[in-house]
Amino acid sequence: MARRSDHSREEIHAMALAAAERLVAEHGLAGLSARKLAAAIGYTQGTLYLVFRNLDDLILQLNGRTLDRMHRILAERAAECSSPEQCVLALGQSYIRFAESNPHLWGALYEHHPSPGEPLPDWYQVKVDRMFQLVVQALGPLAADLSPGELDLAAHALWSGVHGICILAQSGTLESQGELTAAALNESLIRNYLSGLRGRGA
Amino acid sequence: MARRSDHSREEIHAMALAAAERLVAEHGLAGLSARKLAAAIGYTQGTLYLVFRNLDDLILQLNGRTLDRMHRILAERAAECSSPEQCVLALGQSYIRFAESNPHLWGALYEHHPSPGEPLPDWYQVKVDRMFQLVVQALGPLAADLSPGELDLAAHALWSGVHGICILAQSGTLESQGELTAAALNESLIRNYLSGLRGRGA
DNA sequence: ACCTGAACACCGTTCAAGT
DNA sequence: ACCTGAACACCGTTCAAGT
Repeated sequence: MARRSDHSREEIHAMALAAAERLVAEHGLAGLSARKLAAAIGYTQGTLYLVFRNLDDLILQLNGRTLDRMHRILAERAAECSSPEQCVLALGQSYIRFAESNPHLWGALYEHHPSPGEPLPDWYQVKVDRMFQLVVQALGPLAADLSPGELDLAAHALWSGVHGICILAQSGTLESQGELTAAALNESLIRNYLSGLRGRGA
Repeated sequence: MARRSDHSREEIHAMALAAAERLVAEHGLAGLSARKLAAAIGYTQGTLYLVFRNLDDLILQLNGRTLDRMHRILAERAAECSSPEQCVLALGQSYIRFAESNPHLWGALYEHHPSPGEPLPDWYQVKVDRMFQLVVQALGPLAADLSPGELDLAAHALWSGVHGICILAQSGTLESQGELTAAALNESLIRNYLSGLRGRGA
């Protein structure tokens, strides 16, 4: 058993998040418990409560890390494209690829419902908004044709659509339905939506 | 305490599902436990295991009921419309309205992940497919222009999009963003997607 | 035959007690 | 000062024992 100042508070914090990431990546949120996590870093459950407010707090910080990783990957991808359509397609495919490669970490993002009705903390909301901003920026070249409100609406409609596709794919409903891959749905959704947006009246 | 054959197996089954529906509707899946549910119908926890395989089985049957109710509501709505666009819009709005009116029962549909990797039972998959078929049928008048595969792709793309919008709305991300209501996102998604679908080349 | 409820192996969280 | 680990109030699930 680790004792005394073998590790600083910051070190324990970092060790716990890293171990939680491993546990969740492998077994999902259901595989995470205070006792198991504490054992994984050589401490007992009580120690976690000196560093995190509770398990919800810990999971929220884990999800914050996941959003950071996703944002980094998607931002790189979005920098390499030309047209709005290519950009949004690339963002969608990257999001789908991330969800498929890290099913449990991605799942934890939306399986974890914090306190009932309580709003998400600001620092977390900032990370979520930052993801949406990638889509808004990708649609930027359409800014001349669209009001800021329309741009925001389009970004939210498209992004929740991509999110829905990931959920459908993860639920296994698509499996064994040859043509209906997440990638194909993503392409259909984005191509047709943007085509409709370009061709709209008014 | 209820004893002997106060109730038949079928009666206990029905009482348990009805009580579970009340508990989940009010407190969410987290508010459901074998002990609480048994107490609500005047039995002890062991009795539930004479009627259900386990809690997962019970929740799956509860979700089956919810899908039945949703299907009935959406099917009625879909019968009253004319064009594919009007039909899909009506289905989307009805789905959103159901999710907003029954947040916890709707949430239980996708919060409940059964055994890891195990497929959903056939009788449940049938209920899910039936929902998708409503969208396919609504898109029916486009059948002349689309191959069966394209029709299926469009139905899945649209329906996962609507589902994603509901999730975004329920997560509270949209709140206090005046213009960005679930209804507005639904309309934008469907109108533009179908417009793109009609105007496509090839 | 039907149902109970103690028992087992787990939870999250707290906090007096030890080093 | 830092960390432990027993304690409390919960879980899901089983099954010998009672009526």
